[in-house]
Amino acid sequence: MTAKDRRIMALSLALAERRVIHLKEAAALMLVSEMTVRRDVAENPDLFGTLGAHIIPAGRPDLEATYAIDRAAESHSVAKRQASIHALRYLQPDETVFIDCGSTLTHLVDLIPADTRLTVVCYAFNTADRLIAKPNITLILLGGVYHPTSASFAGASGADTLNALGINAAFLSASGVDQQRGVSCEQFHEVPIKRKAMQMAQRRYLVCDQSKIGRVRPAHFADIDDFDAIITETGEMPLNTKA
Amino acid sequence: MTAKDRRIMALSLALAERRVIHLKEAAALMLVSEMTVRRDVAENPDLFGTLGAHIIPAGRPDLEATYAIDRAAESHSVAKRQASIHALRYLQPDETVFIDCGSTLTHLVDLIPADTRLTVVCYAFNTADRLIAKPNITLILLGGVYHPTSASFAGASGADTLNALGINAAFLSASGVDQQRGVSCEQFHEVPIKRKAMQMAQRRYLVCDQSKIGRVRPAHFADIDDFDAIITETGEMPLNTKA
DNA sequence: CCAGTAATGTTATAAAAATAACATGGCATG
DNA sequence: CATGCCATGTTATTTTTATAACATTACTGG
Repeated sequence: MTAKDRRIMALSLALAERRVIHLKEAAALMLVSEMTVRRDVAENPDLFGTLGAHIIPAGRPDLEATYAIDRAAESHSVAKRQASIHALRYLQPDETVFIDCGSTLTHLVDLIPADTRLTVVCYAFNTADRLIAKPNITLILLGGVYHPTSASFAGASGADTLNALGINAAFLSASGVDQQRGVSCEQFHEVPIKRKAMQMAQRRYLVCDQSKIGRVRPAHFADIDDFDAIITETGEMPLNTKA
Repeated sequence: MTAKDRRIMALSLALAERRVIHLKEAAALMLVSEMTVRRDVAENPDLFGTLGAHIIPAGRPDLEATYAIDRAAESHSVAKRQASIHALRYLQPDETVFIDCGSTLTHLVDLIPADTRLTVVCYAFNTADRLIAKPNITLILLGGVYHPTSASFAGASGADTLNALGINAAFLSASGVDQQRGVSCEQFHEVPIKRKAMQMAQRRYLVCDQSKIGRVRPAHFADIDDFDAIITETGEMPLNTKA
């Protein structure tokens, strides 16, 4: 193994520990010039990326890929966040809540204040990721096979786990909400979990932006009046005509 | 809401979509000067962090906290990685493997080539995190309650899920390996999963650095000769005297 | 052991980013 | 409707970072 290989090795090792390392620091650490580290990094784009003079591990598409800048507008993210702000009112401290997958509810998670104590049940990776960062949250993740399309896990054991939980409120997402044809999403594997979560919860809230209203998507999972309220960017519409 | 609040909002929103945004880009996006964005960011350290001129979301301690630089040495990470390099030989493409929690095996995951097709069963968050980034991996995560100390999930359903899986090889970690007193770890909640995984697997490998040899930790989960091999930084020692 | 090449370092220069100081302009309040 | 503060912008200056060109050293194969 050449000195260079050893260096590359050491750098990716250091990067596995910390997640960023400054060029200057790396150079000092390896006892070589900054220029050498620059070259090492440039020669191994599959291993390293940079953000200015900071070296980061590669394979973090999130930190590299330059998304179209107005994807935000297309994806209604302002509406989604606004809806989540309204939904936040229904999130009581010290309760146990279910949070569905989907980008709308990641906003809700972001909005949970750092000092709120809560037990959260979820089955989406990105949701879990954000919750782990919050110190006062007890997290229960429903496992299973990972589905990249919705960044969520699905499997029989998920619904089983739900059976053993007492859930105060369930926050559901949907990509289609139609008066006649009910509430639907894209992925069939989400359906059993959504259903079970709704069944177990004392209160059920549907959180989505208005663009979903009137749409019908392939996987039906509930009727409109199964929910206590539908929460969108314009506020909440109480329902629960059944109960 | 003042214009400033709206800006802060928009920025954190943009940051929720992408995970980095360049100062200059942010300024252009909000139609204000770079200086204003700088000030916005500086005034909200709970919301934003920076890496050079790149704005990143706060609450990513990994990207901010400056660890003691030689924690790497203390934690034997060179030895761990070396052990993982040896362990990699036992990882056959297209198999289903179980990967235990712990920092040793995160190295193993990092070392899996991008083109290797594999089904991986795990129950640690950091392991799952790395696996999700790899396109050719089918990931099965065992869910349950999250335990921050080991970044892993534990619960009855985890062991249940394992029952339904055919596992070719199990890669286990340990923090204590003693000839008489067997193999042990720190956390009791890991024990049922480790045991079940070993039981289900065709082949069992213990991967750890030599500093663990001779140590005994609180939670016993196996005997030495339950393993087909113990793999450390110096290579593998075949065992399986039982079978 | 020598040529030739790869690896590394050095320096110079250009570009980008960070900081500080000051200027402007709005807008809330008495 | 003036006063003063807050938010923002502008400019100048320093520091960092990036790039390129060239110098040196180390290593390899004959």
